[in-house]
Amino acid sequence: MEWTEEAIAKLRSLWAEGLSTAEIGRRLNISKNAVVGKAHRLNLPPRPSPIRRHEGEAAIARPVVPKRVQGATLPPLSASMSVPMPALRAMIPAVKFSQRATPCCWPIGEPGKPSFHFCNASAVTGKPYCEEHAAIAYVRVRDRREDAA
DNA sequence: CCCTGATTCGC
DNA sequence: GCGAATCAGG
Repeated sequence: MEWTEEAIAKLRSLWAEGLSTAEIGRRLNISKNAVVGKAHRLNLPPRPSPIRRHEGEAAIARPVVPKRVQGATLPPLSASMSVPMPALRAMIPAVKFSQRATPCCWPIGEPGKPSFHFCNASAVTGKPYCEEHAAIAYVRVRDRREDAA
């Protein structure tokens, strides 16, 4: 890419208009890397980017407390699931539970996804799930020693 | 997996 | 100086 004054002027203009680097690249028929690279070299005002490299350094005193159960692996939520997941309950720091009306911790959605959440309906006392989910949580998987294929 | 911007590094 | 590769967050 030959960075003529004109090309640089366009870059500056488009950059100032708030176009994304990729978009500027498209308009100038160059790659977004070329755009961001040049912009960087021109000391153009950086655009909002949450990215920060060098996470290993500086030993930032970040507790990094998991929001909820980030990264927790869950067994398939099939009807054959016979083991409850009380561990999940323990992973919810914000929710304190005395004895009553424990929110059902039946997982809904995929862990890690923003949409992931818990059922949170009133759980059966002594159980981590509400009536509805306890019913399917404690289904005994049929003994398949004999009749399994 | 798509988007984003930033930095690195061989050229 | 350039920008693809790579990184990193949304």
